[in-house]
Amino acid sequence: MSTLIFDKIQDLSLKETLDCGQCFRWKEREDGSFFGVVRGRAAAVHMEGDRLFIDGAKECDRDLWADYFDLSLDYADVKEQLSVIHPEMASAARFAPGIRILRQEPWEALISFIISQNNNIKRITGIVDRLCAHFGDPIGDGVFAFPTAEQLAALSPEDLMPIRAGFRHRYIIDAAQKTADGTIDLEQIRHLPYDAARQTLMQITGVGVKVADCVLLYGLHRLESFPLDVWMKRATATLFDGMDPSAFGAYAGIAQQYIFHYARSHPEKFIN
DNA sequence: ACCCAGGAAATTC
DNA sequence: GAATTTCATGGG
Repeated sequence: MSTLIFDKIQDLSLKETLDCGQCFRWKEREDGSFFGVVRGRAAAVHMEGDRLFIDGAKECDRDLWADYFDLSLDYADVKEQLSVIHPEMASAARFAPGIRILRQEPWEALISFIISQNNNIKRITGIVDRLCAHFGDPIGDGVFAFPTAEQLAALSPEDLMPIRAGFRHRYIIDAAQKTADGTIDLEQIRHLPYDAARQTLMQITGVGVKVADCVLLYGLHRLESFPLDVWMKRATATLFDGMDPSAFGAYAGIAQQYIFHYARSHPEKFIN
């Protein structure tokens, strides 16, 4: 297996991007690299200066990895645009300037954020790990792909007991069945107007406004999405009192990720 | 023992 | 219809 290299990479920190609560399948290793699985392909990633290394990836997947890390978007420009909107937004971006919004697989984002509800990131990661290990295809060296909708649709909520996701088991199975039988077509949702896309996702039991917004942002790269979880509600109340989230415009989702990570990293600022 | 976690469904008022 | 309660699980 070979190593893919991308040169002249700006505005990317792997730690900030892979450990800021937008994805749940990357593990930091002793040497500072990250190991993960994307679209059934395992790889270890690290940076040396402005060069990004994807170890274990094939040359034919170069576009796939460039797409995953959203390398075609100029984040310096995005940060400039967002920072003039509000000074606290500028501070949040300076705190973690290497955050990017990954282009995750929509189906994986859907299940991951169904699991995320009323949960914490550490436990979400554990549940996703067990979901893959129990029901995903083995892809070598004890590593597993994310299970497909068809694979999960064949199961019942009781079959998910080993992943210990509690009341979310039936939500996962409902999402799998509706995706597998075509009731929900994530690639079709990608092209719908925002509110229609959100309403369509909310046909799944266990998908409300916030989970739908996360699927749209992290799985379908709708950068105008602005998921409001408990942290973002605290942060917007404290930092942007009375401000309409839509003021962040077309890149509101990127603003949201800077602010979310900033708030979670400074909890003392947001506890009343 | 209690409270909370990247919420949403079910129930009650 | 709007406000409240319940839903599993694990860590602080």
